[in-house]
Amino acid sequence: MDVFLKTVGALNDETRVQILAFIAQHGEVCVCEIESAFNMIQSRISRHLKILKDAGFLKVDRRGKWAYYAIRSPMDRFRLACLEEISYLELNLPQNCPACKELA
Amino acid sequence: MDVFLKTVGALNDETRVQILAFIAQHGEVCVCEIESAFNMIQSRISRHLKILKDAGFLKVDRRGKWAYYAIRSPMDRFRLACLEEISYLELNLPQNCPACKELA
DNA sequence: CTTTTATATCAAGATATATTGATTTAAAAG
DNA sequence: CTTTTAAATCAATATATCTTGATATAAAAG
Repeated sequence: MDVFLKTVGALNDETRVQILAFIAQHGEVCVCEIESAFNMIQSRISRHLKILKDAGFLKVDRRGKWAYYAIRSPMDRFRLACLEEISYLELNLPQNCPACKELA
Repeated sequence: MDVFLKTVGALNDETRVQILAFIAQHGEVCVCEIESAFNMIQSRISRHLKILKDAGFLKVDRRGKWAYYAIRSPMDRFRLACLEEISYLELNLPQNCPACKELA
């Protein structure tokens, strides 16, 4: 039950659903890219990424100063079904910031 | 997005997951059955049933004084996947109260 | 018509979660 | 070694959700 609640709880927030969709669309992204694309302060993004990671949706790879987040793989059936459902949502996702992308 | 958040939000509560599993197991049940099986006060059960119904998981059929809740059918792919995932959880569901069942 | 019963709704307090700004950590640059 | 930068964590406040007890509604029984 705890794992299930943590999984659905992670999806029960508009910002996190958008972040998840953004990462699913862009592949591996660093925290600063999400921060600038969503125009949200760093601690807020960081917290949401941690929740998504702890819920089994994301993996993180730290290289140098940067932390790169990506969709975790392999993923179980239920979480995949959640991601698929999110992919059907018509979200107005922000564009990835090219300047930041080059820096990374 | 709103519909998605309402759907996962409805699942983001241990009591509601248990009620949903209970109804999936027993078929059509009335509020008083859930109330006595879970030993929770009526307003609490009623509120959770409303949330599950509004999220598209349950339907209600009022006959006389009673309100009978059951899994909604047909159900879309994502909600079915959620119900399936819940069916895999090892929950200690309460037994249906036979006395109350006869009354109904 | 009045009382009882099943259910829904409301108001208040308790609990959980989200946001912000400040601080901490650790790697890279100067 | 000191400063800068990316990211994580913490503390305080704001917001949302849950629980309870009281009240409202509506059908059935007396």
